[in-house]
Amino acid sequence: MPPSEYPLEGDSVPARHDRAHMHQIGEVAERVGLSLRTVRHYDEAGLVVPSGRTAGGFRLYTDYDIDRLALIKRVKSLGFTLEEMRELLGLRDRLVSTATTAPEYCVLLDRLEGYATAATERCESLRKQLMHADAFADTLRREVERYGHGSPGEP
Amino acid sequence: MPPSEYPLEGDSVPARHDRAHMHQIGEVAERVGLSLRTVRHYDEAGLVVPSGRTAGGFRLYTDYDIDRLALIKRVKSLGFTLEEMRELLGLRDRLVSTATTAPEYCVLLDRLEGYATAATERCESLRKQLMHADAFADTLRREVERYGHGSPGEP
DNA sequence: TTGCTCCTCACGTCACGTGAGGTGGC
DNA sequence: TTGCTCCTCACGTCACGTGAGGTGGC
Repeated sequence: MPPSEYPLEGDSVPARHDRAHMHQIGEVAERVGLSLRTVRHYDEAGLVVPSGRTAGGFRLYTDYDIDRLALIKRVKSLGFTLEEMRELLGLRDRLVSTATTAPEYCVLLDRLEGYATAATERCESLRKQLMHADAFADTLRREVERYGHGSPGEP
Repeated sequence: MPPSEYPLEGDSVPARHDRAHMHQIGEVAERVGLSLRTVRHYDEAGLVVPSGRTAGGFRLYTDYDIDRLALIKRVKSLGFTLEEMRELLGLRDRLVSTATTAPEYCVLLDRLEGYATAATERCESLRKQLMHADAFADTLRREVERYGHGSPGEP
């Protein structure tokens, strides 16, 4: 099937972003496991702006967009703000871009290193939190066990 | 030193809660590692209400209060709402109380079991999140390494 | 009396949730 | 034409942050 069989939606859908390979927000949200509101919010925040829109205004996401949303969902627990995530993803895009000049590259790399360090620290913090959470969950289960026998009205 | 040397603050400080063994919010926040605002917010939310107040209105926390705040801080990552944490801590208090009747006891135990299950599930969820976060942090460090050599302007 | 600590409003923020009312598209 | 999906306001919520202006207490 040649691409000519799939009419493009004018300027709103860039070349190579064939409508047949783009997805509406409902399907995207379902696949990634985020709410419709969250996906729209990430658009409003400039974090993941859909690569296209239909003539009627429906958001259209590419597989690349979906991968971004999935990545964000996976690392959300690191606690970066949406603004920080936006910068981080932007940095990585521009570092692989051939249009980046050498002095700019050094600045980008420096900022990326900052995020790498922060991410590592937050992982350690999360690990401690998880240890405490595990201990607490264990305590609760033991309490249920203990109180389950010998309740005040039981024989 | 007999207790009579430490005058009580009228009704605002219960018996056995000697002023000498109570702590102002600044010391409490510092020791537990929460902001002043957060400790006040937990008071407003009825989550940890200070056991006393000075005549001038200063909050006074017992060691028991501090332990509660510390517990809450440790398990905050489980993502329970303040209202849920309030109920959970209340349940545990009433289960050890001798004033609890048998039918009430069963209801409390049932709700505690619900929290134990929820806590366990959230731990598993947190564990998955941490695995993804670790992988992402690792990816970032590798990217810094890779891009650090062979930047466009380097020899 | 001087600091330092604490107090209560009260508005701001961040990441969404939740309708209300309306339209797109197979 | 009928549904189902999507749209944009716009206000609500949760857990605090952040001053403003005032007072307590050693």
